[in-house]
Amino acid sequence: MAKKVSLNPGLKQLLEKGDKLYQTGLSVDTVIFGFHENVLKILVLDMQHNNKKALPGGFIKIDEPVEDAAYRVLQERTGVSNIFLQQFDVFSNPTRSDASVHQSRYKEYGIKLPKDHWLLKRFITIGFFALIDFTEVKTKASQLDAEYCEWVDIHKLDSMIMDHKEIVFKALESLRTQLAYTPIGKNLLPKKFTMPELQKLYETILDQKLDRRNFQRKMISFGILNKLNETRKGGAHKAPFLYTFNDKKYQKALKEGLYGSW
Amino acid sequence: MAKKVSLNPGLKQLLEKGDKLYQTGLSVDTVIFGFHENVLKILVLDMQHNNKKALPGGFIKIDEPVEDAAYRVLQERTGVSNIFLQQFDVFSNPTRSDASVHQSRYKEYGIKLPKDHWLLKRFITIGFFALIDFTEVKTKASQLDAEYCEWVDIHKLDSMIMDHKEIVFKALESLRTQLAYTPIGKNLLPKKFTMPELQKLYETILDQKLDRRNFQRKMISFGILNKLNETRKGGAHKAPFLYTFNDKKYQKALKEGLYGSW
DNA sequence: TTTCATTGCGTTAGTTAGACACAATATAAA
DNA sequence: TTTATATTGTGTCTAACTAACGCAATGAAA
Repeated sequence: MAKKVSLNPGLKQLLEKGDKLYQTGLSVDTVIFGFHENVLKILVLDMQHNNKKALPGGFIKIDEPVEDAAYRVLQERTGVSNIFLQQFDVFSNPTRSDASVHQSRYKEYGIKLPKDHWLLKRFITIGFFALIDFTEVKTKASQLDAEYCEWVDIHKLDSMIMDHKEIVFKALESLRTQLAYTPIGKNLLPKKFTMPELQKLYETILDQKLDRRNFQRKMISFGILNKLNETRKGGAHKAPFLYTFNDKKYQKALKEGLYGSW
Repeated sequence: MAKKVSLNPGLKQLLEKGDKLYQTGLSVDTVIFGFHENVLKILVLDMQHNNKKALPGGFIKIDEPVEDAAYRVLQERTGVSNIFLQQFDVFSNPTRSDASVHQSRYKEYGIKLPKDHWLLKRFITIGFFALIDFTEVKTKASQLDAEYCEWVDIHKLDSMIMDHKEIVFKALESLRTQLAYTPIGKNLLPKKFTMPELQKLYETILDQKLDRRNFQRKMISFGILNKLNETRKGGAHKAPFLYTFNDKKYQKALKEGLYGSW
């Protein structure tokens, strides 16, 4: 039934010595947000062995800060550095772990993990969300598991393993309540972007329509945008102007909080 | 030098079997906010053996959700149930642990922990903050360590162990940015309170003076307060009216966020 | 050349924020 | 008992802002 694929050295080491190399019972999972074609997406692992999706995650080295572990995961999956990353919650339901996820994964290598294997113990996972410029990401197969990540519309998610769907929606909720303090524009959009794009991003995260003209006025009043002398042609209609962020002012404004009544 | 105090059974078990009973390398620390005499305070442990303060913290049982562990700590230290509790960050600097804290603590029992003792390993701690009605708390000595908690003005904190001071200020920052979504009034004030008290609470957390009259108008416009037909006499001046929260409306308003430009 | 959805810029009415005035009141001081 | 004082309750006014909408310009498609 299960064809035996050879186990790569990294995976082998993980299975055999993982409990010596990593903090036991602890993991990180990352909800990586991207924005493309006016849709909010997240980067998920497409698990070939059970046809389900999983959040990119990993373990924490014995002497590593948790943030670094999350960062490693991000780098490995996206190839991008300098990513906005934020811890938002901890998921620790004692029954959240699911041995079958691991077992079915290693079955294709002809391996059955013993019942007391460290991977099958209870895991508490620390949730991070990341904001990343979609256009900079080159997804590639992981060196470890040869699995690919793909972007999925956050509203078209289904069949995720364990509690990963809950983690995603907690991340989104967290992003929403911290919107005034989070550089979503800077990190989710390409360097140059149009006002309609920025607006759509806010609308998507807030799940709420905003008035085009009032939005523009408000954004400009924050004093964080540079209007360029270029337009984005190619769309089917009037070409909108391009903008960039004035990084210094943006950072400063975020400290105080970009409040607003939306 | 160190007088030998007898080790109570709970502590003995913790030392000897802690690594079997609890998740290893993981702890929770709680920043318990209270508000009294117009000052924002936190509840800290007064460590007799080194004259420093520590956040109330604890370990996570093998099969326990992390929130439950934090809740246990709260209950033990305050005797109050039904406390607002929120995870806000994770502290995982590999060098944050400090063996001397434990060693000096057990020295008074005449115990020296071996170098590879589980308590001396690296710990990652999950930070929670709690909001509690000062008037309901009866601090008492812990059954385990016989140490007392005490309320300390958050602006007069010093000499805390390890990174606990950093944890406190991260908690405060977190509280601030989530103010619009956090029931600070309901949880930090007694059932009946005056408008000046509520205002002072916001001023303290925001570290900012607010106009008395505008604050009142705004609070009332949220529609979350019930004005009572009583006043708080005893103060040296005109007696202010008492209010209670309209719980239903408050909860609803918090979901949307009590936004404001302060 | 015309059509049309979209963008840029503008207007207006209603609301809110921010600053301040003044009377009422509970205790302390005289 | 009277007066003083700090504080609270209520109200006013202006500037600023929000929400809703108008209209001309534009760029691709028909």
